[in-house]
Amino acid sequence: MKVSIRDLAAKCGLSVSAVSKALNNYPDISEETRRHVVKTAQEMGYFPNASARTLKTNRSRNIGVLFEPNSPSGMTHPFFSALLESFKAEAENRGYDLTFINPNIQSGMSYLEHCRYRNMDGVAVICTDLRKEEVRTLINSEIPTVIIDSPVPEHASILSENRNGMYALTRLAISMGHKKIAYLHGESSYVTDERIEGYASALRQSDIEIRRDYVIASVFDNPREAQIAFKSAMALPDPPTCILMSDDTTAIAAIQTAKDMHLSVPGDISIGGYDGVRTNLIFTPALTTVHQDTAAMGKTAARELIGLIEFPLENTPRHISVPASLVIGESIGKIG
Amino acid sequence: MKVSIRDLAAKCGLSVSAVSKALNNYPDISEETRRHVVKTAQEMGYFPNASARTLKTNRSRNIGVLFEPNSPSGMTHPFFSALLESFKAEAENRGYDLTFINPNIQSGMSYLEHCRYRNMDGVAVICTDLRKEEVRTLINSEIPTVIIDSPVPEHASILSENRNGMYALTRLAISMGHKKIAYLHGESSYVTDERIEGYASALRQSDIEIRRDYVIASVFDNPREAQIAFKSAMALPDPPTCILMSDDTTAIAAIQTAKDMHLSVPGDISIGGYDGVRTNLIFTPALTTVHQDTAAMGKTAARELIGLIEFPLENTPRHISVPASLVIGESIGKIG
DNA sequence: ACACGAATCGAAAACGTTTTAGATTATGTA
DNA sequence: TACATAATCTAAAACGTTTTCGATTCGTGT
Repeated sequence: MKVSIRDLAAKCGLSVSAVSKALNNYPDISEETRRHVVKTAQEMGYFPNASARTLKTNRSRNIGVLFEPNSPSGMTHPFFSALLESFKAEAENRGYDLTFINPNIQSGMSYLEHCRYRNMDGVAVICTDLRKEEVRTLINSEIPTVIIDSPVPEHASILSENRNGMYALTRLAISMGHKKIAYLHGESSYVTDERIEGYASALRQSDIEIRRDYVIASVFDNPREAQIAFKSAMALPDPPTCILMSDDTTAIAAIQTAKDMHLSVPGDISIGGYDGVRTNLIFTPALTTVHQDTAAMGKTAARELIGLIEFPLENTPRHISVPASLVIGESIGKIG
Repeated sequence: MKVSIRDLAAKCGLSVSAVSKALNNYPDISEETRRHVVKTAQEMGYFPNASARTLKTNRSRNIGVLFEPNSPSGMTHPFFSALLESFKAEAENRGYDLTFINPNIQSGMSYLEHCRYRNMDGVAVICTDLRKEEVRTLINSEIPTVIIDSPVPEHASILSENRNGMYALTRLAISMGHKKIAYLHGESSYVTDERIEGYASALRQSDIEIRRDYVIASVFDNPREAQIAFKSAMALPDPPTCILMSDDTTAIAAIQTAKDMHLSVPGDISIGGYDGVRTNLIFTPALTTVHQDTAAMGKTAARELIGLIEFPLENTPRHISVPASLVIGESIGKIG
């Protein structure tokens, strides 16, 4: 049933080593026999055994992905699942497989142990709490790593330009005449900090006061919480005319809530989102948001990691920023 | 750095085979030495090498997942990513890892070859076109398989009760007084057929005519297409009073579109969805839909597959149906 | 005729396990 | 005491590769 390199060698009338070399393009095999070997390999349906190869070479062509969304939406989170998808596509194009590496309860292996157990060539940290000790020891191990959406010194990181993205969105609001712009940002994190900075710098640039009551701690990806925060923002003594939400999910929730309150969007209140992944979910008004280029992020993440794996000497871990782009819909409108 | 079983054996003053047996609970090792071995293994941070073990035993404790959503939303599709997540959780609890098995362009391996290459113990087909020849040869191979959301004779299949689910939803509409109920169903498939049957049988039961112009071919998960279909349904000479959409994504689109047309939901038109995965996305009106129990589906799928892997003789492939449940929101209202 | 380098191939060890068969020691039994 | 039996361990082969090193052949120039 399963044809090994021995069978193939026998069929070809060659030694096992010659066949191996032929398949791996060693220079000391004649073109003629190489072609013959490749052809009969095809005919016999031969494929090398990954385990045997890994055992011998210490290379598995396997990438571990640490994907542990802290949000309750887990893998269904549009942004992270989109990231995973593009990462996967590029890795597969380059001949690598992806396997999840997660806390294996019953075996009691740590992340790092799990990676060593499976001889992972590298790991991608896509959505995980980097403060966890277990994650840090993995990152600081001998295994090449790429971290997505969070910068870690001395490590390869792929970042979305959150500062610029948020800056652009805020500037758009300002250009529409808004001066009272609130930001209902997500949980404290590097990403959140960057976005707040972008928001603040846009305001500063236009000499608009940055009001403490307009920068409101809210959450990512939680419509119910967003609804509460939105209402409380609208209940301020001096309510904003434009509210930028933490992401598209909460922005959609905010729009719905506004309609509940018989407020027109953007007539009475302008609303902005962030992510732009499944932005087609909403029509009226079309959501004005910032598109994070998950396709580019996942792809370059895979490239960086594979570069680190295959040419560790030429490549050195670096940080790469991927531009975000403004998506101009109708949910932020002119004022006055 | 990496400690092998040899190192461990040396440390314990035992032979390699004794240590192996001790760790694998062979009966011909004394309790005393077993404890000693386990303890020093712990101390030395020993973990077996998966490749070596797989090479010897032909068991990889690795499950391949075929996840190839035909919809453009791909991995971000809420229903399928939710399925994947619960499947993954259960598999990991049972000590199995998940690796994606997809068309590896550059290596030119088929699905089956890919599985053999990596010595997959089994594979889960989560969201794939089962008509493809490549998929069928994989399913019909010697590798244990579980198929989710599609029944395949002689194979383990995990199904959501689409007939009952759609039946319950339609009955709900009828109980609210609706007689003109349209179904804008998704692309032709087993799932779609089942749902149409559920829809039809509910109507039949109440002696309501099944009108051809009310059963409209539409699509899954595509708001734009849904919008078009919804409008054409409303433009019928005798428009329905209740429209059941193919899923929640399209239902949300329909609600938005209705509002665009200055129709109140459910005042002027009732709208129903299907899936109930990220149903919290919409507030006004709360979506009436059918919840597919992705948690249960993924979990039992993993259990079935692992049962087939570990006890092939005791277990035989079977079909398991997971109940769906009605989620009563406000988008389907009383009529008259 | 000889030597010699280049070209092409093969033998064998090694990777880290598991497992069969056999060896050794201890334990009871007649 | 001697012998079967049980308990515990070891030696070695095997899984399917890769890779080092050495062997063989072949043409070529002297």
